[in-house]
Amino acid sequence: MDAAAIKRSFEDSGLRCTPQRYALMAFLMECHRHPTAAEILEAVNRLDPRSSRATTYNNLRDLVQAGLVREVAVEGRAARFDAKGVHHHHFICDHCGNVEDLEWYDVPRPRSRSLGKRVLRECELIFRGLCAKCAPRGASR
Amino acid sequence: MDAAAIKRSFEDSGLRCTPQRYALMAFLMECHRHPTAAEILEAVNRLDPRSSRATTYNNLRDLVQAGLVREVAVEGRAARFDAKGVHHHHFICDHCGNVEDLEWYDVPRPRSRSLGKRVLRECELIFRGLCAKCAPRGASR
DNA sequence: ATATCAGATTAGATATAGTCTAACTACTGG
DNA sequence: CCAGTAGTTAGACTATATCTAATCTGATAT
Repeated sequence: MDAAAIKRSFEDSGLRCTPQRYALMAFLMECHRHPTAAEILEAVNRLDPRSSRATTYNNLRDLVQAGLVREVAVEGRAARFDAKGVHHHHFICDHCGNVEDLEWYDVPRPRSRSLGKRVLRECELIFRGLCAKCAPRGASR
Repeated sequence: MDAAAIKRSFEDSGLRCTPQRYALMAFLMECHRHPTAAEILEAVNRLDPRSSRATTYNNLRDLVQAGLVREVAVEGRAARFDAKGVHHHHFICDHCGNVEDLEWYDVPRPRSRSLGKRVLRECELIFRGLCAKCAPRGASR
């Protein structure tokens, strides 16, 4: 489908379009969960050619730096990744740690006075609670 | 100062006020940075009595569960902690990973339709960019 | 087409962050 | 004073991520 788009976005960032990197990006774009690095590695390795752990982490780092992928740190768990396609907020489940997308809406920025000399790059909203799967069970707590 | 307040808040949560736990909380309350677990351990161990790594992590976990301390996960770095005093947002520096407080203001909640069956507990805003110390250097990038 | 070489990949070693275990200690209520 | 519960501890262990050094690849110029 948009293989060409992926290739172009790599080149725009000065990154070669290697099979491993392409497979990683294609997986992230079609994947509607927010996989961990380990899950990404496993998924890519079901295809051909395979990729190593180091390469997966290298590529994730490069793609995050290029602004093509977003990394979401989760307390006490492995980081999650997603392709920065449509703008969205994140919901993190207290119980299972899963990260889910929530419809985007604009967020008011802080007053520039309170920012001081800081340089603001982005601004994200994180919701916490119980996901649809964990809510019934967790209700007892 | 508010030693009694700390003691009371522990008891309200069903936690004993032990010297190690008290020292941890007192340090977090007077500390205006957002220290990592390792920094907290080191600070507490400059006093008497000392605390161990396991105890520090145990106490941090208990205090987070009790809602007295907040944990902030940072991509690729150790988690940061702060005493949940005044409500505030967080600014995370892309370059040095430091977490800083930003004046609190209300954030619009998502429409309940998009939440579905999820149970919302809290909602925090995370700003990213370069802190005042890193901004000048990072400006070149 | 082919040579070139910066950029990419790899396995495995290493580092870092956090958790677990099992023995021990210290409060608390009776 | 005793029993029971909660807390502490050192050190082993696990999980996550990074580094190293050797090797390979693919875009570019020839």
